Amino acid sequence: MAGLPDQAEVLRSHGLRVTAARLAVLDALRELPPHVTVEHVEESARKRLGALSTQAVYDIMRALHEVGLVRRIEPAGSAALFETRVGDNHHHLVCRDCGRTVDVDCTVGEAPCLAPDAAAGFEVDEAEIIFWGRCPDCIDTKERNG
Amino acid sequence: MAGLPDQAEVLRSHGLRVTAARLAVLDALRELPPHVTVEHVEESARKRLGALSTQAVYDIMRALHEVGLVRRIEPAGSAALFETRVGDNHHHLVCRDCGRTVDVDCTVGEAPCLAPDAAAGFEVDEAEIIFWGRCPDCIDTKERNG
DNA sequence: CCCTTTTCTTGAGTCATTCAAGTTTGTCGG
DNA sequence: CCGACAAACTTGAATGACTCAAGAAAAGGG
Repeated sequence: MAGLPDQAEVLRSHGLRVTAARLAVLDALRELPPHVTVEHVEESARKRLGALSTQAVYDIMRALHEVGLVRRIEPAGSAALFETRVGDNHHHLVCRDCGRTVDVDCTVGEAPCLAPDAAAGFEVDEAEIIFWGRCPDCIDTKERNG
Repeated sequence: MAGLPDQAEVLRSHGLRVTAARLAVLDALRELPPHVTVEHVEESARKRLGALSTQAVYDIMRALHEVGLVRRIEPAGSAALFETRVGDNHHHLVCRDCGRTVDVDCTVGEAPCLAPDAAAGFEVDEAEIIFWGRCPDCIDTKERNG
């Protein structure tokens, strides 16, 4: 556990109460892959805790999202995904076949991503970019099986 | 009706059978705003036809999408939206408050949109960009009511 | 240590969408 | 023009992700 930030302090410093459920969720997020569904988090956190309701996980993920501790993406056709990499404007690459999701750094720097030419009077605060395609594994599989 | 393409021919040329339901949906899409839900389409097409099942609309929208006659987007937290503007790589600007959706042309030309630097071996075929923010109306409302 | 507020549990409810079975309707070959 | 066959439509049930609501438990300031 050395070198890792104190999870309780992380919660407190973001104005959140420290609860067993939240600590378990933070632990889960630290060990799970970078993009996880509520279901993944629930399963992992429940193991640590013994018992934990689905609703609590939804509440916790929302709380963490509201204070900026997690980012939420919702690729078409799948459940919401959460990730702990926040604060940069990285984007995502999603496999159409298996749903595998990987991070990609912003291709074109920062400014263009947040500044559509004609913003129609909108105040833009985020540019969400999802690259759709096929992952190496699914390309292979398709080539072999037709 | 002069000057408009023959909808039956549009269907045929895309390998789709010509049915009353499909013609009604195409008519609806021609008159409705540029971004519509299944529900919008259903309501409008049913008026033209007298009766039409929800399921049929889902089937038709899928068929139109598969042959490239409509594009489908799915902004986080809302039902799928369909639009008839296809074939260019334009993007979208969505209001966080009211959901209002407008088209934006690709900011950075074509290439960067489809070419993330590190594609991790993926074959990318689409870059989906959603700009999130607040529309002018919602900004006004907020300023007035706090 | 008590009180207030927040958080968690349980269970029901919603919404968009899909699945499945059976009927109707296009389309094409004769 | 007619029938066969496939595709499309209707109806109704099912699913999955998520939210709502009411009450019980627990956090943390006073």
